[in-house]
Amino acid sequence: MSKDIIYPDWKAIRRDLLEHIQSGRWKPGDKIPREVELADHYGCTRSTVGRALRDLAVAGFLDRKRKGGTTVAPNPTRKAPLDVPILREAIRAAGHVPGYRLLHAGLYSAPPDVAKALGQSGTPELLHVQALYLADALPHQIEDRWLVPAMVRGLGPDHWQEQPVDEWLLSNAPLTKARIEIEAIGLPADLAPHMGQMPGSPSLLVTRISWKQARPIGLLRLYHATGHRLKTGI
Amino acid sequence: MSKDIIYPDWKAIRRDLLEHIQSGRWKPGDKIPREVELADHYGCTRSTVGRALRDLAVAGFLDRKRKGGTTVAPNPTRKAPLDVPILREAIRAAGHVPGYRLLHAGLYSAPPDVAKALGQSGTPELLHVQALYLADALPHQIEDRWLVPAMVRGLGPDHWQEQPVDEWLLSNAPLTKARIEIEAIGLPADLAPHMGQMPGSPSLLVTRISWKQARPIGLLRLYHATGHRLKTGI
DNA sequence: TAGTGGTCTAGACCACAAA
DNA sequence: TTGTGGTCTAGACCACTAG
Repeated sequence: MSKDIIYPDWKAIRRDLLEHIQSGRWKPGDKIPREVELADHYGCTRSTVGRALRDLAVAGFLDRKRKGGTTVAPNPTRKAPLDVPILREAIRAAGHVPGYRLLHAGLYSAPPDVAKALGQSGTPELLHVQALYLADALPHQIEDRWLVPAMVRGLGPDHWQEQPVDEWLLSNAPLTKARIEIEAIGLPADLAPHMGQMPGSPSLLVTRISWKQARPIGLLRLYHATGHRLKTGI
Repeated sequence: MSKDIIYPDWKAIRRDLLEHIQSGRWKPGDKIPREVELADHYGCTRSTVGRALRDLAVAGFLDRKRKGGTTVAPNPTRKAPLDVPILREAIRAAGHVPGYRLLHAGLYSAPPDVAKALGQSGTPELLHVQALYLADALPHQIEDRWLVPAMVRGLGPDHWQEQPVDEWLLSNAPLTKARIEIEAIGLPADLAPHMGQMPGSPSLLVTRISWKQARPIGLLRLYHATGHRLKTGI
């Protein structure tokens, strides 16, 4: 542990403990001192070191078990937080002028794969919305949504002409759970022209299925322009 | 708030508060009761409701300001945690038998883009390692790494013949910071044969630049087999 | 069974920002 | 200025689990 100062401050304690881990003085698998010992060392109560330790545990740096004590996580599986933003806001935040163009909307029989993903039997009538998002007037993303009508009551044509469905959903049908998949595909022939690209050009496809409690709301496929990157970090 | 039971339990309080938000009874922007009021309502101390509120705030559901009070977050930008796993472990966890084949290793002059990304001037000599990861004997991922020699002292040929560099790095040169980018590309002609695919087939490319404190460790490019998906959720 | 972390209390003082 | 959240204390009891 650090030799000198007394910190009555859980963030400082957290920093000090993390430094022990990242510098390698405490190695993966090592058992670290008990809460009481650390509290004594830092000159504070158990609650305060506990706060620091808990924080490091949820961040994945430590494993804690009652009676077993606290150990340095053997496999620092770091989690990189991936944003799930509002589409127009994300474009604006990147310093571009956002644009929105509705391509298609209406009630249609869902393809079997969509129906299955949403836990619907047969080929139910779902709300289908396709729209193009622009950044500085250039094609940026294509949104392809299938929504369960019962879950989006109140969503009408006026909600998708000028304003993305996205933004209506946020305040009117907030999701509680979602499954997200990211893959690389060749741009489908029917979408490529809207993107101003050749069919088959590599495109990032993000598929998101969302639920409210246990009830499926809808499926979103988001096709990104070739070259577009998702960025994150830890 | 819920009418009935008294919970002296911060997780139950968290659930109850979250239910208020997700059901829409508390809408984005709404001010919610003060800690003292909630403590009174739930029949516990301020610390306990504080714990629940803090948890919801870090999860992004609430905004808290001194004197300003606590409000429901206007823009629930949810974060989907993306794993940064050990490659062989990820394959094993997916229920496949992992394999590893070294393609190439040695000291080479780094291409300008790599040198620049790592903050190195000119065309420094960097350690270059390429390897193929297999899942059930089928090509799964290609790892393309450039490492700063000074940061990986002790990493020698014996460390990459049979065992992925990946696993050596984890315990010997842990990263403290990383920048991650995900994009869709056409598989380069030199890598496609190793993947058993045609050049240009859509491939998910994950690029990761990692640092230890402020010093760059290396750059990793991870090419995924066509059809391979990254999965996450919230 | 005994030792460890997990939680809670009933106070207190402080830091920040809104009025 | 004053109200709100942020933090800390000095205890206490409980829940889990390793030995």
